[in-house]
Amino acid sequence: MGETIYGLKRTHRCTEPGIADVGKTVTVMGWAHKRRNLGSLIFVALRDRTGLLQVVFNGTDGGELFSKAETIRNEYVLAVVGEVAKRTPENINPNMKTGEIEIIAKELRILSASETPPIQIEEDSDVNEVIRLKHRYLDLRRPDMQANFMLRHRVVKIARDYYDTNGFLEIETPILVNSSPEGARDYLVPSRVHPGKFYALPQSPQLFKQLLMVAGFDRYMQIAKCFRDEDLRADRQPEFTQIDLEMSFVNVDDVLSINEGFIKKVFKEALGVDIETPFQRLTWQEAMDRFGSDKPDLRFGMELVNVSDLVEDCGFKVFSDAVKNGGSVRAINAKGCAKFSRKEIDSLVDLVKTYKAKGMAWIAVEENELKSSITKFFNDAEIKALLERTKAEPGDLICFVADKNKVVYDSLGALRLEIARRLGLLDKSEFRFLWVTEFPLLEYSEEEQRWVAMHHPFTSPMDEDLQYLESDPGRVRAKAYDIVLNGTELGGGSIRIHIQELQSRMFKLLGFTEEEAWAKFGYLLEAFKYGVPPHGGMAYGLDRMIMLMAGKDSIRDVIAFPKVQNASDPMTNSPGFVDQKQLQELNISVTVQESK
RNA sequence: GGCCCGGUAGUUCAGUUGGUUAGAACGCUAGCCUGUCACGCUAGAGGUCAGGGGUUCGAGCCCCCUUCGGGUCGCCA
Repeated sequence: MGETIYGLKRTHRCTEPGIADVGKTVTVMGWAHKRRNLGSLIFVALRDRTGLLQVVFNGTDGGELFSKAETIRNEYVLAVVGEVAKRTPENINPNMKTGEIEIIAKELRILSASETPPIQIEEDSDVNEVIRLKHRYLDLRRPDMQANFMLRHRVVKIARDYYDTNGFLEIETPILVNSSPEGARDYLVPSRVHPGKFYALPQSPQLFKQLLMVAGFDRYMQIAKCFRDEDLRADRQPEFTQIDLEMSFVNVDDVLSINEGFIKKVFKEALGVDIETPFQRLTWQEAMDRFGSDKPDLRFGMELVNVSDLVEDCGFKVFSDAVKNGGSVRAINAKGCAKFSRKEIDSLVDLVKTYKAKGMAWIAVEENELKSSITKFFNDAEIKALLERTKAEPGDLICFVADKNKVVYDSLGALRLEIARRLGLLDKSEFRFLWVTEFPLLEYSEEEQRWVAMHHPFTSPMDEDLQYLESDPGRVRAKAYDIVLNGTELGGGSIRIHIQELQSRMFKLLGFTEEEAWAKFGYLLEAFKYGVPPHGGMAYGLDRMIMLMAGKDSIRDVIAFPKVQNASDPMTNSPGFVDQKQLQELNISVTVQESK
């Protein structure tokens, strides 16, 4: 069922008519959001992406129009020609943008009927996400979802304008690229023309944007789709979007300051929020020491406290051994958490165990006594020192983890966040930005028994640390930086290596032979022979940025058609099996078949 | 790959130690209703309790397997 639109032209979106239009005849089109049939008076709330408009059908005005209106059901698509009328004062709806007026219908066309939708179209619905995703086109009709995508559009527009104003050119880079040996798993695309060969989808435009710098474009940006075949999370999808940029003739400060300008502008213009610049900066080491995380949430305190020196020679073997074995003992003071039940504390212990900690020691400081399982291992002076160092007051719960530094950081970092969550310290309307700088250039992979790049192999070491590159690689810091918002890594980047000899040293350090390096990145090394400007840049996770701006907990709410945890799409059922004929054309044989 | 949590009308949920015919709200259908905007009133339809197996006289509830989701660790340069 559906009538033609022939002869009608929409004159207004639903929330556009106002008190100034009273008496005018308008043509509005949209979805029947709700109908209220009072017998011989029918109200229909007409909805489009701008909002709601009340249409009135009066039974005394004649039979045909009214009986047609009686057939309207939710989500029918309607065209209404009618007169804008002022509502009487007692009938004004202050909750509606158009609450002072209504449309007295003169003509109705039912452009499209609708079955009863499986989910109701309403704000803040808490419908199961699979059902939402199966009928995503209905889910996306919900006003809060529409708002998310209008925000997303705004942010992208502001980004393009901002970088344009600052001399950046948007240039597209290929989607069909070569598989890259380091980093995330690639999505592969078989080549029909080259039997047995594969393209990969880009994890990022990294090397292409560097080549654009070699090409002399000076400043580049792109709203870039990226692909990574890794497991999903609330803030990780297999395909996602970056605001990607690169600049020539810059140092770290140049990149940071131009991006502080972007953040300031986008939060002001898209959200009306003032962000203070320059942002706080922490070196990676300081972030780890103070917050146990390279992406600390600065909306609350509860910083880590190192107590290793106090317990190095104590009688509690767990603590003293951790320090003697090169690790540390650190604590956080959970203010006001002494009242946590044993069960609540046990769940904190379980939490730190997921980060490889063997346990969590704790002291609950009460008015006149200490409750703890470990105080018996310490003498009074030691306890006093621990309480002083952690600034413990009555009502506080002091949590300790003793282990290798990585385990201590990871577990206390996570514990700090969990306690903040439980105490309700995380305010989504507060936006705390910071830069984390001076990341380690390399980390040692036990699995591969070699040094691997923490960022990527093209990241420049800090000039001060070049001397240690071969002698003490773990000590070398990188000209790398992350932008962090409320505990989420919003983006990151680095100054790149632009000197071929240094790049060769890096590859050697990473265990690539000259031949392997040339086989994988020959085009970059070749390009580096012909005049390379010093350059650097960064990329933002656009989806994460929108998620945080919209106050959502998952990037699925700001991606129109996202995948679920197993990387499939419940609506289109992708990925799917393909015809044998297609496989033959691609010279591919698969060993798994569709189960019958 | 590991761990944790979950799946009951279209939707969101309740469902007692395992015990008669599995309930509520919203939505839906029909009737009545001229100022509703969470319209109201009356009546009604709607269930493979995710699927399979087991224990039991008896299973939505207990056990096992499978499946589908969510969170997370690993992974994500």
